[in-house]
Amino acid sequence: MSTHPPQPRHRRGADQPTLAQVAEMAGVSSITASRALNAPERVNDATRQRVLDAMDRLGYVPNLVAGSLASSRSRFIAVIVPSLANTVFIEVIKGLQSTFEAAGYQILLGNTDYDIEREHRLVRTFLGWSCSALVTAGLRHTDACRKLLKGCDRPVMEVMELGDALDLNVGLDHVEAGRAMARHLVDRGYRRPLFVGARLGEDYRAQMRYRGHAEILEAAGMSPTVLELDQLGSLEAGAAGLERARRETPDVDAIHFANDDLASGALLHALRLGIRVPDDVAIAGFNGLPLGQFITPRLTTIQSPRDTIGRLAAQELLQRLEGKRVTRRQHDVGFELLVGDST
Amino acid sequence: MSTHPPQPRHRRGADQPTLAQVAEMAGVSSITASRALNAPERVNDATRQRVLDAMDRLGYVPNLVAGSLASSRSRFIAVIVPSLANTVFIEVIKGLQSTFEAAGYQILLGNTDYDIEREHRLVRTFLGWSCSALVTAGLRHTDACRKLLKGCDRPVMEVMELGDALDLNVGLDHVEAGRAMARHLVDRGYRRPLFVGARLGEDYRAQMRYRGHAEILEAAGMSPTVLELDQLGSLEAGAAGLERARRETPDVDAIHFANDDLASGALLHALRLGIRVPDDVAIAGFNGLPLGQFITPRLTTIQSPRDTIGRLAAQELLQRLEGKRVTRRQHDVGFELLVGDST
DNA sequence: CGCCAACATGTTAGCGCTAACATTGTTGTA
DNA sequence: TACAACAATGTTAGCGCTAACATGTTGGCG
Repeated sequence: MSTHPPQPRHRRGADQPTLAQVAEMAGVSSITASRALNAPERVNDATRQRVLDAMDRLGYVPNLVAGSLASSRSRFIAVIVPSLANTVFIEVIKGLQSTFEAAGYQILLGNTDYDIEREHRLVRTFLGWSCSALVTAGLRHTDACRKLLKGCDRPVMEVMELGDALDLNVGLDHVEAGRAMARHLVDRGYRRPLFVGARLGEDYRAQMRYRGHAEILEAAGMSPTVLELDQLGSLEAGAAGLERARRETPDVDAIHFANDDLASGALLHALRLGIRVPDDVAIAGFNGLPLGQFITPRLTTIQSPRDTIGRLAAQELLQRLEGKRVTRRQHDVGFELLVGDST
Repeated sequence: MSTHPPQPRHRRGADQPTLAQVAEMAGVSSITASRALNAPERVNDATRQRVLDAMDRLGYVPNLVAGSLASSRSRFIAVIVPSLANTVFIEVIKGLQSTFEAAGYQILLGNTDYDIEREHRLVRTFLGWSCSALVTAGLRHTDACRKLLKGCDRPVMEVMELGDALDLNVGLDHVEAGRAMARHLVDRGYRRPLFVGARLGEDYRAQMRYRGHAEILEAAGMSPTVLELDQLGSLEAGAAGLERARRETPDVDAIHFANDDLASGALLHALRLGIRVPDDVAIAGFNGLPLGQFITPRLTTIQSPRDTIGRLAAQELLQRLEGKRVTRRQHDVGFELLVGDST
């Protein structure tokens, strides 16, 4: 434990120019150079111009990591989704991204692959980057993750479905959406509707829609039935679902698919096989994707305002980040029943 | 300029526990605690366990910003794409994301909206975050951006098309893809093919395909024609394109669409109108999206290996990041002509 | 039994920036 | 004229971590 020789040990590898170098060139202190970028109104115009010129001449690129450490603010928004294969999440990301980028925030993207343990790990990592806020798809988390999110002292936004949220919540009521479509089918006079989903274990929001569907059928004195496909949602899976449904329950008169991918696949497949829609069998979906609205007969479905979810979530978060007190923690973006020609 | 009173000014707001606190609780120095996480093999098992326990007890979340500043390494990968509305880029991102996340890197996502000035700004920002590597779609950049990327001393990967790249390059030859499809059409005996694109000004890769298309037609003694739609690529735009093409050039016998969205829209629209495909008019696309392969008649198109681009790009970058010398800077992932029933 | 390698741990300084406070000069106003 | 209020800039310290080097401790071997 003797004293160490005080030979200075430098680490810089003559890398990028630093603020200090810029400041020196401009003949000011580094805090003034810093302010020229981050609080221009606090610096005299002429001085600021000198600093900016020096930055230009040196090819200065601000080290945001250092700035972030010093200020413990990062302008990162963590966005965690269960899948990138699903258009729905992509459109939410798009909405978030466009709003946040315009406000000078960066998106940190995480993909859980429908695994809430993975979500927990991503949350830890993103908190470690001192992100300004977190957006995550869904209300289901591990207990540890929930604790982390609750204690992290940053705005947390849960999107897609509505419910008992940790902090902020933007989404729609999937049970009600299921009810709405089931009501439509019952009203149209279908008596043996079938709900067809893909991987309902993973897609619990589809399960919620089924719950709404079942509720309405029971209230109307019918017995709800569900057919679960083990493939991922796709056009092929929808086609296969149509065939299985008609084979296993030949008297089915309407199929309520868990989403538009399945429903569109079934619809196109029906056309191909000469099955008349809706006369032989009615077909309904969920999401309101472009394909379903383009096909003839037009698909009856429910429009989920995905872009709106992203934009609204971003706006609410920005309000929060700018220090404004938010009164409403929860926003129901609603949905719209698009009655097409397939029912 | 008198000397300042040396009253210490603290800034910490009793926030998160720090490594130092963990270390104290475990009875070690903070560097040992650091090593317990980042270089476990350099710490005695029992000690490491004590440190991990302490972390657990305190709910420690590593401050990655601080770590990154100290080590000037960040485990960020910047990914810059021109649009999130286009499936093609999404699938490339998916490929990148899955590979990088498995290796412990985070994706920083940027969207240029087809604006290379915006790309430049994003590059600056991401460099400021000392990202470990950059991936950008395409070879077109502003001069300043090119300079920045060349001088940043980090692996830079340009994906999608092949050409004179800055550093690493994974993609396919779009001119050759255009040629391949044009050759197919000529071979099939079509004599008045038309190329139809949407916003070719933005989508310069589609322009490259047209260049290949035109080349083959000229070589076969035909005069290439192009029809540009001013809408974005979509099913509707494809349908409109089909109608305009037949109105403006009634003798057209084949339409080479710039992508599958347009081609699928045209194909579905033709079915609806009773236009026989390929007898009345042949339809071809580019990308090999699921919809085109699902429709009857199956769309003739070119399969672009988008997921492969993402994965391969990520693998090559990881090699580089692990210090391995890369011999091949350029990888042609190729493409496959999918001959369907629409030609 | 001394020497050296291999291991385990510690000390110090610094990554590049900004918060907090300090200092100066300038202006408006009682 | 004095003094507050403000505008412009500077000084100091520290954000939380890790690189670089230093030190102590084993154990194997000639």
